[in-house]
Amino acid sequence: MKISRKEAEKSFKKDFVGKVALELFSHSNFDRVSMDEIAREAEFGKGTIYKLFSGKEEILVHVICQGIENLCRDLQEQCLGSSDARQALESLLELEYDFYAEYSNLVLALVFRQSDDFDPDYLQRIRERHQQHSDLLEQIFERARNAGMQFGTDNLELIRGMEAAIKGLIINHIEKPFLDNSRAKDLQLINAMLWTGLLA
Amino acid sequence: MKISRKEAEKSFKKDFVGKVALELFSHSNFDRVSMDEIAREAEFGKGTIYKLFSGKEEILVHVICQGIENLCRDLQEQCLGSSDARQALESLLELEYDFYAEYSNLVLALVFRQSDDFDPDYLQRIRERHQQHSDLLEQIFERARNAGMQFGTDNLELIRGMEAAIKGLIINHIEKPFLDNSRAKDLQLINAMLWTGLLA
Amino acid sequence: MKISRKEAEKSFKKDFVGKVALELFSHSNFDRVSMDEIAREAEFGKGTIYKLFSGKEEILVHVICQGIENLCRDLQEQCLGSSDARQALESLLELEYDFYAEYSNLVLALVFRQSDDFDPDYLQRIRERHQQHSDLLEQIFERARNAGMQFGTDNLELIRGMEAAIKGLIINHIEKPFLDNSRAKDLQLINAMLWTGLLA
Amino acid sequence: MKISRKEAEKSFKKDFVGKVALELFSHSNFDRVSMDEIAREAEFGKGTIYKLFSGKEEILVHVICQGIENLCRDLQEQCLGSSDARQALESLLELEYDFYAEYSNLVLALVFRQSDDFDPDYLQRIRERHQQHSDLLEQIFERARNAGMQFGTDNLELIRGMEAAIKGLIINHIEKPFLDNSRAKDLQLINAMLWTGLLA
DNA sequence: CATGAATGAGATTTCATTCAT
DNA sequence: AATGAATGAAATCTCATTCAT
Repeated sequence: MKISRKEAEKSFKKDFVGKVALELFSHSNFDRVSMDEIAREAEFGKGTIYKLFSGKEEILVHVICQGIENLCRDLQEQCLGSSDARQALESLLELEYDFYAEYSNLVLALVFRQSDDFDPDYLQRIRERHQQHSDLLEQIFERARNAGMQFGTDNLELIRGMEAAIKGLIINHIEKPFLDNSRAKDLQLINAMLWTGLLA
Repeated sequence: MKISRKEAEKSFKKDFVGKVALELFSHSNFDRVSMDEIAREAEFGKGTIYKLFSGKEEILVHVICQGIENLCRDLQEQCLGSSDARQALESLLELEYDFYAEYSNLVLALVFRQSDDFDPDYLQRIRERHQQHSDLLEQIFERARNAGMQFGTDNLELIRGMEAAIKGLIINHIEKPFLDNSRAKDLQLINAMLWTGLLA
Repeated sequence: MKISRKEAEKSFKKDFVGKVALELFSHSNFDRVSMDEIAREAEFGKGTIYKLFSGKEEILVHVICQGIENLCRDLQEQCLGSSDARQALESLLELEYDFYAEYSNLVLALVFRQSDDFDPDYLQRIRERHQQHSDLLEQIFERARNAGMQFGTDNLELIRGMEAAIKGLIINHIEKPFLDNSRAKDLQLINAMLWTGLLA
Repeated sequence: MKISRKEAEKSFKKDFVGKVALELFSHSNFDRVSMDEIAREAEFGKGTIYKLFSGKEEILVHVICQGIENLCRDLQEQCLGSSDARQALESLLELEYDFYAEYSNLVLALVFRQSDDFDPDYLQRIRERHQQHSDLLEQIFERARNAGMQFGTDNLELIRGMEAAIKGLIINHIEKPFLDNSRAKDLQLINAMLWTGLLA
């Protein structure tokens, strides 16, 4: 499938605007970032943004989808590709943590929309990426089991728990900004929750 | 310090409005609940709400503060009062979980404001309650240690981890509503994270 | 059915805004009149207009419905009530003409919306008034027949033709404003079309 | 006056775009047809449209002028050329009816602009065609008189009435689309208005 | 010469907040 | 003291027009 220069340029611009939006969303709530602001920051006119995206919600969806895709690509490379199961899980954790650290506001914004009347097409796009991500995590855990590791919890629950721990820690950083050692301490906490229990 | 009837009445009304607001916030995002809605549901005129609170944000602060106070009271009664340390921690968990389940939207709304220009007086009020809550949790863990339990993590980190696990799981329920056994499964996950590790 | 003072006041305001809007629409195309303009002219804030009407379209519907209702009331009083059949038809003509003279722009605006996705509730309200008006005209013509007049055309076609002649003449006045004797000349033309034919 | 190839090509393109625009305007309100749509449908870039026309309004003016010119040409051929006066009037009617059926939306759009600040040059161009058309109709009626027909109304009024009847009926079809026999029934009604009166 | 990406004015609509009654 | 009518700033989105390529 060849992509014309025009298509490529549009795609580049979408990604550029997406990056700008991601940057803005990272520092403020999704609802507080206006299209005017995004346009100004991206150095485009407001109309141009609407040529690229059908509306503010589509920006959200686009950016999140891109984010999950990147995450999945990294998971595949660094975790599924790894021969050391323990090391793979370590990487998995870091990748997930860094993803949520960057996308926390977007993820939360999405969470709030889902209940409302959200364009079913957008929902579909998100769900697909979500499924893809979920499947990948399962594979990684399955591989770890095959490598001899023994987990008492079933995969889906395990994933749910792990993601919850990550999200929960990340949320704190929305109000209390990251310090030098925040990431290390958080990862340590999550590792404790995974391997030994916090109270061990 | 005697409280006049006037003051008492005002206080009663504030709490009443607060309860109504909490109910509304529980089912929808903070930003999506309008003052109109709160006033209508509380059977007050909108003007009256503004007599009681200086604005929408103060409602948020008031309700959260009340919530934390109630939580603290319950923690004191059920955990600090308990002689069985293990049972105390069990109760602690449930109380915290139920608190976040009810206040998730408010907590998130608060999280988003903090970065913005948030009235320093409000910030102060929140921080005080927060501190009070933190201190209480520390005491409870301290007592458990005194009762012979041994935890590898220091108290503050431990608290941070536990709260993160709870918040993380609760957030999922904003988009996927609670089912019959959701609470039980969540508590089980958190217990695993606390005592044995998810991957044990 | 008693109407509270509040209801009455709201109704009064709606009618007032409606009158202002009618005035504005009379001098310009519906699409060219902005809500800002209506609000300014009615000496209300924009928000107040939205308290009274759900949107610009509802203003259109409200004003037209009121107009048809007034027209029907007048038709009933002056035509159905009259004992002189010929005189009744004369009055009918004048009432219809004056109605379209005042409401031409609104009628046209409505015409353009119908094809698009028009709120079905609005459509219903309009249709009801339209039917009421149609029925009334039929009654009037039926009475004229009973009074001995003989028309070669069936009632519905007759009404269609008469209304067409009126609308057609009125439209000209959107671009060429009314002069002193415009109305008289138009009525004379219509009468010719009704009784003798223009080319007689 | 020789026309260069360049000029001829430009003229051809203008007419082509005009035809496309007419087609679009026939099915929708003038304001609802966007320049994007016209450009896309004409398979020109938007910039090219602006090379050909100074703006959207000029397209309107151009198309209407062309339409009136075509109408005049047909009137000249089929009515002024005819030896049968009665037949000439019959043709006149059909030509006018078909013209308004096709151009109704454009005519209405024009009607709405006139009151606003409309480029005086455009106004002039329209007026000229209008005059030309008027003169032609007068000639046709004059010929009919010369052929022995007797009309009680003076020519200008007569024309005004006839056009009004046609426009009025056409407008109804903007909301209620044409059916198989609509045209025949409309022409019958107009004939009645011309020759015998609706109520005869 | 042809293009369509970029623009930004302007439209509708929402809602926290104020204030006259 | 209580009210809710009134407000207007700010948000999203559309589209005629311009202009660099």
